[in-house]
Amino acid sequence: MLPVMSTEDRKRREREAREALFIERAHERIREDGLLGLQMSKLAADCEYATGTLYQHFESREDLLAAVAARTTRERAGRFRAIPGLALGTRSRMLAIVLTDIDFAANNPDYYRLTQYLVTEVVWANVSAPRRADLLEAGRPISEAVHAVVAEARDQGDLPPAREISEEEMGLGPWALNVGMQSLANAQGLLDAYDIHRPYDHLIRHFHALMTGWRWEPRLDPDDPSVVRGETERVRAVLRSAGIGVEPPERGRTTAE
Amino acid sequence: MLPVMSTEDRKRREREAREALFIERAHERIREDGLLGLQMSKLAADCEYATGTLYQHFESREDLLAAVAARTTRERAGRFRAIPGLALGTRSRMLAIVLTDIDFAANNPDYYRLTQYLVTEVVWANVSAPRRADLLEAGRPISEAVHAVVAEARDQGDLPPAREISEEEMGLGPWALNVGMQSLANAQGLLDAYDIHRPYDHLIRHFHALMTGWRWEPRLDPDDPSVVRGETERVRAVLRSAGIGVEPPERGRTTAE
DNA sequence: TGTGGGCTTGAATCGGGTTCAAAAAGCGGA
DNA sequence: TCCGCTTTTTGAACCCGATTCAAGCCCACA
Repeated sequence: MLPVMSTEDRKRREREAREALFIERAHERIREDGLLGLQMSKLAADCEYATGTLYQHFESREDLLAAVAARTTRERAGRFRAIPGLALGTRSRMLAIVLTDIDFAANNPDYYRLTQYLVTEVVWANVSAPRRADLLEAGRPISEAVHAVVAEARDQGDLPPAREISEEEMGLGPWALNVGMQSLANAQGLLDAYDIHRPYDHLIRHFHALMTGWRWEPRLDPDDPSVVRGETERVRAVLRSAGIGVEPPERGRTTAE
Repeated sequence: MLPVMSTEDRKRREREAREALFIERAHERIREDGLLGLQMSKLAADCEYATGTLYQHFESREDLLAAVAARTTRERAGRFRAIPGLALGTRSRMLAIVLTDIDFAANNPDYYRLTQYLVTEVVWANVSAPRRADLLEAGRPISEAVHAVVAEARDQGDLPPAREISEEEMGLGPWALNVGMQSLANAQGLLDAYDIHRPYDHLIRHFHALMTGWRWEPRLDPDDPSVVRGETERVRAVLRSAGIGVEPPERGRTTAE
């Protein structure tokens, strides 16, 4: 309606579209050829722009990587939004959060590697401040889901009232357990060296031990395989029917377009 | 005694000494200027050798980094050797393992960053096979200590007999928890964004929850701050008197010389 | 249709890891 | 001690890819 502004407006839209294109293509490249396969000039050429144009959007290669990670983090975080509302006990919903993350990581190995690489001090240092903030922001829905579930568990008496520990700090346990297990599982040859297999099964069992240790009801024996397996299946079924779950080992597509 | 061999022998010794020199200086460089501060040609010049000579020892920069990590890992792993023999209950000895690791990481932040960077797929791919094996091997005493403590706990009835979980798999829980918390604690600005502070205190509490969840006696309420603090202090005191401990928050020196 | 400022371009620059031909050093035998 | 031969060392040159920036282009506005 305002012709004066519209041109400037269109420019911004075009600029955003171009940025999205760069991010999308960069992600493809990484998926196909790995992190090393991503080269700034090649990427620019792929998108039919000059190298310099790419640098209009991203201060550095690392900055671009952070943008890719933020995009995928937003997608990942979205999956957690519906979890607090699921028809499950609070403890099972907490498990649902863990399972959702496991499944996402399993289906997006490149995303996992990317974030691991990004938070490396050397790399992180080259990410611009707005990009960092953006990436942190993108993960917020996850912590909100955790917060909601923990708070409700306390309200309902499933979890003893806090003495000194906030909701976030409570969620920190499973979070660290998850992150750590991902790290170990992905370090080539590490767990093999100790003859440990199926790390995610162990993650689930240790998760139950952790929750039981905090007296989150209904307590469940982490060393009773059939109970653990049954609970996992039950929660996975609910996730699937809510459209959050993942078809078992079929590689879920990610292309947003 | 065999003059024929002695020359060859001396050569090997000299070569090893030179390698040690490279590793030592590389570590200094990293400590002082960070990972980026380590440049192959500068390092060689520092040691008064040509760049090419450095490449006689290390296939690549990454290979050198792995060697540095292996050296420090050996030092770190050494600290765990005496833990199974401490005059403490099995559960407290398990805590001793966790505390020892926390303290080591706190005193060697560069070591933590280095390993985090190393296991990154991109980097790990450029580490030679023998070097990888060496690094894995260097950590073995740690898993041996864990194995010993878990096995004894089962023998003594502190921990219920295993149904389906090996000693290593039991240790995997605290291990992953540790690794994960280190990651989170070191990701610049991450925990701050969620208003979480003193991550290592939380690590200790979640560790207790985890152990209690596995019914490792004596069970201990992770949300009773004074009990947790007391236990931590008690175990730290034993560690200190065994010469393993670390003077509280005074930055312990690491320079081996 | 003219023009000025902002955008795009891509060749040049830069930085560091890695290589390798030449030089030096070490070796055993004469 | 000297001599060929082998092994090791040397460091300048090479390579690769991220980043820069001077030159030219384009478009809005007059």
